Amino acid sequence: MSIQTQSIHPSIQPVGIVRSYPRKSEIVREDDAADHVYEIVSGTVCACRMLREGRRQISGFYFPGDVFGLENAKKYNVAAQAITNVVVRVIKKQALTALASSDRAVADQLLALTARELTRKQDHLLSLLSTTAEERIICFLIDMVQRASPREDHLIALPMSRLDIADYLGLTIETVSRTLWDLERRGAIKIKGYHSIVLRNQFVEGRAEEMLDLFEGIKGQRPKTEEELDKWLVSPEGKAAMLFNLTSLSRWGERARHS
Amino acid sequence: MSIQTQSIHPSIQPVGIVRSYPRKSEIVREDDAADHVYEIVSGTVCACRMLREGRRQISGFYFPGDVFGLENAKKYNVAAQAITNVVVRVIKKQALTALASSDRAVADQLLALTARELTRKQDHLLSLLSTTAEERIICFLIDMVQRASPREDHLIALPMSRLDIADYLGLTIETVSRTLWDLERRGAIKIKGYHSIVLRNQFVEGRAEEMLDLFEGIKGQRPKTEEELDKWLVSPEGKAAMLFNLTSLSRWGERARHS
DNA sequence: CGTTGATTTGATGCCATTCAACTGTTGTGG
DNA sequence: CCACAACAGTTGAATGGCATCAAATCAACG
Repeated sequence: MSIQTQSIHPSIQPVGIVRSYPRKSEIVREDDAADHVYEIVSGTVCACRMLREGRRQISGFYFPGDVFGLENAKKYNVAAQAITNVVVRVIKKQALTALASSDRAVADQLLALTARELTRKQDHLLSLLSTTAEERIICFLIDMVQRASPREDHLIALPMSRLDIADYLGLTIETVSRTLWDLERRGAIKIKGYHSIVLRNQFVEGRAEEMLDLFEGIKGQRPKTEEELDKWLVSPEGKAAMLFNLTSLSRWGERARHS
Repeated sequence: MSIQTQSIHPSIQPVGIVRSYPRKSEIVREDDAADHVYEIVSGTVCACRMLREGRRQISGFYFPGDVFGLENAKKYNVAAQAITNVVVRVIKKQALTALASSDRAVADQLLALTARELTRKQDHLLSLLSTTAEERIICFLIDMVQRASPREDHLIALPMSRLDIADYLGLTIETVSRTLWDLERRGAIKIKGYHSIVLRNQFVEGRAEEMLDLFEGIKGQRPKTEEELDKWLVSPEGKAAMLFNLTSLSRWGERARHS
């Protein structure tokens, strides 16, 4: 639940060139030679693949501090689009690997970044294995909460559109819209306007020990150790509980009534 | 379409300990400390997570030469189960990183393995973004064809059960069964027995230039360069074409009639 | 203030799941 | 080698959830 802002090692920074891209522009194309990596300085980027009939698949979102283009391939097999106006630091792979072979700290950092990206992909993958739309959206929201910069107003803004979310989760915009509305109806989130959905994040503040108390006697599940709590929190039910912030347990499990 | 058998660097091998696990045994548990990586010597392993109500999610299959446990975390967030009897080389992460910091070749190898795993996860992820069961299964089969060891009998054996496939694709065994049968009916594959599904892989032999000719005039799509062909082959339609090996184009696109 | 694009809402159909019964395969012991 | 049990896979009918198509509503921008 900690905010990871593991940016690129300072000694790398001079190697890169800072560039700006306007909203909706293409940063890399699918068939570009994969000889650069990109660190997000500000804004939001998505990695995506275009299919026929206008279908699009989004394989990941990238926020400030994230790095994309680390995968091992001659050509990118995905494109990168700017969701908002973005500033990125472009770094030649060649320069990076050269630096890594002389500086051990850089090599460690590079491996750590790649491994972190691997963990992210794994999480996304597991959320896509859920058969229900609600589970996928809950996973997505929790992920966004954990990665977003903390704000004092207990709100978290999502920069991406419903279409982006749909393409990221393998759903349609209509299903995303309906599911979000249902979550709002049940008190888990609040939707404010189109372009920046917001949701409560009081539970980000809550430390593990406090949460243990709150979980007392829920549905017969009652994690007693912090370890058990961790395990519970990564499960679909646990994530749902996080999202609902334990405030409306009575209505928990209640399904949409479609009228 | 090449068979990647990028095993661990020879200089690492003395560090590891070789171990055997019987079929269906657990190699690592979800809450184990993530301080080892595992190289498959022989057999098949899956990384999975168990959910309540007996639900299971499989995040990846690992074949000889593959390495798992590379993700960056204190604890594994997935378990590893032996699909068949397996032999693995167990390597302490600590020893590996120590070796990597002194030997540049090892460091490169470690990064390459992690980046390859990242690419794999990306591919799996993209196949899960397909809404239809058939597309997911076609992606899965193509992936298996590309990773399987080449055999002279033009057949490829899949060691995993229908349940494994279902848990890997986020489907049910019934849907997997029905879709596979439908693919067989349409001439794409042949199912032989339970424990080892087999399918034709003549097209593995075909080089790109030959395939270009075969693609002439299909559905108005006619890739002219090798680059275009590559792009076509990674799309759902292209993978379907690969699977059908262009032998039954007349029946291509035909759907199951459910009776 | 009208236009454009994004989102929501509604009605319908299809496909995957579910539950259930059945069939085929594998493995074991007589 | 056969009989049997235990398991793995297939097949069928009914349900439900998501996609699809269509229309209405809302926000942003000039």
